[in-house]
Amino acid sequence: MSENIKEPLFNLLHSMKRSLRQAIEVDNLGITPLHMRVLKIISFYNQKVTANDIVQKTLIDKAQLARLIKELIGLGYVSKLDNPNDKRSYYLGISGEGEQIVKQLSTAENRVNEIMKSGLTEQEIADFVRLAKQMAHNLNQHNE
Amino acid sequence: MSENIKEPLFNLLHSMKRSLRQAIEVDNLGITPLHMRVLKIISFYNQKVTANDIVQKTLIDKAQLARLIKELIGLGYVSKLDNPNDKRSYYLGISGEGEQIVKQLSTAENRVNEIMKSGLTEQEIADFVRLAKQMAHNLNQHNE
DNA sequence: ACAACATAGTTGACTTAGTCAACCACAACA
DNA sequence: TGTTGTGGTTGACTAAGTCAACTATGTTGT
Repeated sequence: MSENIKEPLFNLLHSMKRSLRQAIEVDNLGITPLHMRVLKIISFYNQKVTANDIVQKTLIDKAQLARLIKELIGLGYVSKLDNPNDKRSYYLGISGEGEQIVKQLSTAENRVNEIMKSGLTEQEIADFVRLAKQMAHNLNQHNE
Repeated sequence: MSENIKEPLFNLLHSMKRSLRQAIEVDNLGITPLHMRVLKIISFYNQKVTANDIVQKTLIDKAQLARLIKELIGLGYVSKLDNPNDKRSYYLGISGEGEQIVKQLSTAENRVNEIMKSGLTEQEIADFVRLAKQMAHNLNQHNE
């Protein structure tokens, strides 16, 4: 019988989310792990990423993302910039305050990352990530 | 810089949950993936598992689990049996109908499982699962 | 040029998942 | 026997995810 991958994966994600939430929450201002996830992407592709790009990357529902972005704008971490190529769309930029949050919370996230990786080799981590990507790809392929 | 494990893992779980939901939902009667997860455990340890055992295994919050079980009982898939050793507690048993659901939905889950694993070797799967368990363990250790 | 269709983003309404605190009944034990 | 601990339940809540309908703009084919 084929090994069941789901259960350990559910467990891992559960633990990871909890640790992340704790790590983030300490400092805390109205930011959830999901906000952080989006904020990091915006920070990385500063002013060169649209809401739809983020939907493609993350598979977050576009409705949900619209609200997340609205909240991040409300908090002053993110702003919209006109997209001259498409008036329906806009680029997302991060503010100085937003950058600060990302920096601050990235160190918290990295602590969690390190804890998670303890006892594993770099090669194992790399393989793990590769397999995770492959499996996600398999599932997504199959879903259209 | 250390590789970020979170993003591919979030993606994978997201895709997996969506596929699972689709697979389960086709047949469908008031069952969510989480119900299924619990139901499978009860089926496996039939009449030898308590609510608290499941909490230990899955890290599902005990409040949430109490409600899940209540729902499964309401659907007639699960029943409580007195625990002679501890009157606060009870063993969980699965009904014939419950078994049927588990069988039926297991085949759907296995389809998802196979899609996810396509292109990977058994060895890779085994390693992946081992690493996932190790990482969850690392995080949980650290959290008390 | 313009109708038909597609896409980016928004809003509403909803379900599922996860969390925390308070509580009850019973257990364990000093 | 009283204090403290544990299994389970309920209330009240937040976070995450989903689906459908809609607006405004873009794209394509004729």
